[in-house]
Amino acid sequence: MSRKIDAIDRQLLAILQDNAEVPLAELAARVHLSATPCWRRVQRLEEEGFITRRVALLDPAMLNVAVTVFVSIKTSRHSQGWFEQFSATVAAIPEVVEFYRMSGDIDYLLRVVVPDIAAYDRVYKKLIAEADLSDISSSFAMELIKCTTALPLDYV
Amino acid sequence: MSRKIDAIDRQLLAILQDNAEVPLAELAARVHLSATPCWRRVQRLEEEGFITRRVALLDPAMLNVAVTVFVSIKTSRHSQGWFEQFSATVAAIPEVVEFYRMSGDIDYLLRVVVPDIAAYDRVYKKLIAEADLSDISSSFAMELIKCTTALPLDYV
DNA sequence: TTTGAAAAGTTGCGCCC
DNA sequence: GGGCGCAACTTTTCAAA
Repeated sequence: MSRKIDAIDRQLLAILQDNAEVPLAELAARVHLSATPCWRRVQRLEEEGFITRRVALLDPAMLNVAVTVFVSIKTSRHSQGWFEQFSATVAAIPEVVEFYRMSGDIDYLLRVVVPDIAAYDRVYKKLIAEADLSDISSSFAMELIKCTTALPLDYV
Repeated sequence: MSRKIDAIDRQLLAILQDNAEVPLAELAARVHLSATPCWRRVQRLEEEGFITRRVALLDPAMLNVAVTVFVSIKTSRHSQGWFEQFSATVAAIPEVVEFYRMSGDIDYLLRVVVPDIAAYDRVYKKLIAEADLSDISSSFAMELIKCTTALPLDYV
């Protein structure tokens, strides 16, 4: 199970999930520690799996993928083999950035990023070609109000 | 407008959005360049806004927020003032990690991360308290199949 | 055991070609 | 685009608490 984390660890996680570029010396100063103990805490947070990786975030508009579409899928197939095949092929599509198996009346929910409606239609056709889906419905996002990789730290 | 990017820039973006920790020397080797021109390209990709930031990604399970809920909201209020007030308060909730204004029959879509159903209910109550919403419906994710911060680079 | 200072080793950055 | 050197940073060691 998830080990006990104190207030300083939580501060370190908050800083690093906002900006992984802050130098160790500044990180240490911000949590009122000197370099060594601060470095060891960060090291431990990585070893224990709280920090999984450090990545560069890119600008969707600059990469020409400013349009996000949510795709709700219902299927009639529910075997394990079908699911594994379906998940693998859909997860391999680079435009699919999120992919969930859902409860309730829709079976799967995807978030897809594309440049425009025409490009979305090509992804859509790929989806219906890959697997026999009983129903698929697309909702377009008009405006991105918030999208963060920063998780809430209040529950740990 | 988005400037012209060549194959090497695309490779650099692909590597860095997967792992921002690769040292410059290795990065240069992977794209068959020496350190200096490689460093200049990365610098330029940052200046021009392709790379927006570098962050640490944390493990949702370790942070006790393994449950993700999609919240579909319909409202009867559509004035600019109401929207600004509503967006600001909802975006300020740390459990809300994504927040879109949608086309079609639902007005807003949120992705919320919480430890369990009880915690979700507290977020739900906060949402309905903040703003008069004509309809709100919650769908729980049973399984996360894919969730990546890596955007497709084929359209740039 | 945990801490901080300071040494040792990497890496990033800028000048030059 | 590449070579080299200085500066900055990370990581280890070590003595003290």
